[in-house]
Amino acid sequence: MTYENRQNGTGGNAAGLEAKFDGLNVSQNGNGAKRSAYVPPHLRGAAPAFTPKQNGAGASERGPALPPSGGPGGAPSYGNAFSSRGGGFSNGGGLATRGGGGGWDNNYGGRSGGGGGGYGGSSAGFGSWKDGKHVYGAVNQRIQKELFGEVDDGQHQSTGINFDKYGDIPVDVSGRDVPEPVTEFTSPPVDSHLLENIKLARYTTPTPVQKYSLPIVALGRDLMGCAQTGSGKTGGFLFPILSALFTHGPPPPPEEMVHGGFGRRKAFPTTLILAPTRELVSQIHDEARKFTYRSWVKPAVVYGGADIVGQLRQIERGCDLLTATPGRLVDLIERGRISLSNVRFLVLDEADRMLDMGFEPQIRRIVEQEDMPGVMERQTLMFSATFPRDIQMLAKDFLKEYVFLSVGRVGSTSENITQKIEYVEDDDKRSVLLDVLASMPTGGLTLIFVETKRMADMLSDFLLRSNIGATSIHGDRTQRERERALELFRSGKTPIMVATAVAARGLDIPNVTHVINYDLPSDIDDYVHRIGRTGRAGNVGQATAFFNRGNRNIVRDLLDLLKEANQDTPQWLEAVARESSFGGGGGFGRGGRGGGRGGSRPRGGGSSFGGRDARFSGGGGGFGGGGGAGFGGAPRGGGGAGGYGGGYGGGASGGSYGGPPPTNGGSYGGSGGPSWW
DNA sequence: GGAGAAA
Repeated sequence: MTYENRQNGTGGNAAGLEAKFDGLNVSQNGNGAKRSAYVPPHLRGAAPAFTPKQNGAGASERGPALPPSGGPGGAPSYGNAFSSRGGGFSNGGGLATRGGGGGWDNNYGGRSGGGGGGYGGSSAGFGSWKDGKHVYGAVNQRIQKELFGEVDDGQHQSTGINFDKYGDIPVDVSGRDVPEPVTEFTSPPVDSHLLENIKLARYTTPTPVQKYSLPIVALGRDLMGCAQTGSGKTGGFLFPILSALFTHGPPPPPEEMVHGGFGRRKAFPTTLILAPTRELVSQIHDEARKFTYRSWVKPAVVYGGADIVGQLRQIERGCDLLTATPGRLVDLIERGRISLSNVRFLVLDEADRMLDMGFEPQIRRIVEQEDMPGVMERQTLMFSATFPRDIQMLAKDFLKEYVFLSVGRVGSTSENITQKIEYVEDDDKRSVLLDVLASMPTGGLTLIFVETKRMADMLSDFLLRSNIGATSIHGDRTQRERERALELFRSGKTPIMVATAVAARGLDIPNVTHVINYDLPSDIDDYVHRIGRTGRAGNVGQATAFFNRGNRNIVRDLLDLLKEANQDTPQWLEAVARESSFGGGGGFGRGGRGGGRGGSRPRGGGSSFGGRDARFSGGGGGFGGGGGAGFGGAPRGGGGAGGYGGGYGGGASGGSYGGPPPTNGGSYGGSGGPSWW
């Protein structure tokens, strides 16, 4: 099967974004007042559905429909006690032909998609799982256009991933019985309906991370992946997960879901994706919407700073694949509106940040203290562009024996991004910034990173006073302001954005040609993430950093990084490094956690991509002083090879995975595939 | 000490 000869990243729905970020919508409550209400991005674009009339329909929808999406309404027997469920309305334009006749089928998990669907009663292109089969929803041109943009509008070519270069990308994979990568999107192993959505999104060839993750996840394995934004990382976890869900249907419902009683409106997602910022969560959800189109899997998203009532309504309509920030998720769990007991796939995006000091307790709570199935009963996937080894050690708590995958972006960072370090005293930064901005060719977007929210405000004010169109994004701005800023920037209306670390990770903004580290971060990994906002595949990027003595803590790591990436290293920087190494060793990473990391940790031996598998990459000085103490005595297997206990017992059900066994699949665990279908 | 994430 050949697709269009082009690969498109997330640019595909630019038009949709445009509309979405208008921000203000007429009140969606339909209860009279035309006051404008905040509408989070994922709920926008559906505005036309919100005429009062349809809102009424929506209400009646909930009447007979019972809790959507596998809600607790299930009868003890899965007969078709609720065959009326789901079929209740049909204003979805041509959707009347299906969506009806919901009800549970003999197979656990049978469910109708009809009751959920989109806003205001439109079935919004969802399908259902019925009688053990995947019933696709009808084509919905409006939704399709919103999700995938106009076909062949010629707008999105340049922002896509340059798949001609895939062959050049270094890939490092380790672990026991790693399956062979796939080479193209074909069914099998990719579910045929997913294939259609992939085609609609104009993805032609799997990126390296996708080539590997597809068979790895299909085999039931856990995965730790190092991959940059722009490497197809989101597809790297969405594709194999959705492929499995589409093919096998919903997993057997947990006890509470079946017998939980009627009045409760609790969602039981099968897939949970966690990410550290609201914007990133929103971005992932946008992708999830594309690839779940017309399927039984209903994506939902929750994050703070936005109206929780709307989010509650949304998850009531269906919540199979949930993307969330930790805080809001915990809130919803506490309110009894979300249960994790049905989770089969857990994804931590930007995993090193999620397991960093600030987030780790929340993650641990969500994964270990709530009702999520244990590590052996779920599949856990972690991704990040950087994966320091102390975090890898910590991550093992959440993974069963995993495959480690490290992939560069298309065209390695070193080729694409020109990094320049300038010595600038704090007092001179503003004027130097103006010089730098003036010297850059126009047309691209410039992202300026600062360390504090206050500085972000001050600097963007300064730029505006200097008649330079700039906006800013940081955590003290309202969610609406943040989204507005991002859209102004993304669309090029404001080609300069001043940002704190909130924008450092994961955001996929095409056409960022220049990243300026006005303030350098104290952690080299943050630097890597920041400059990763530019130089997307095929495009060159420029990264400029202002360095002064206040940044001595990062100098050693910075020099190592520059050398690895074949960048010029200024003499004065070497001098600063020598000078500060006198003082008793380079900076330290995060302290606190046992051992921390050594001052200059090895960065993957000459290659500039990702990281190395801490299970195999031997000592190398990375584990700071404490040696064994670093692991707190937990039997997690030390730096040496093969430390893990080996006892992975997945896949007891054997043949449940319909696809062909990957080449060496049989050797793994005695069978392929997860055991829970 | 800062940033992020729930009010």
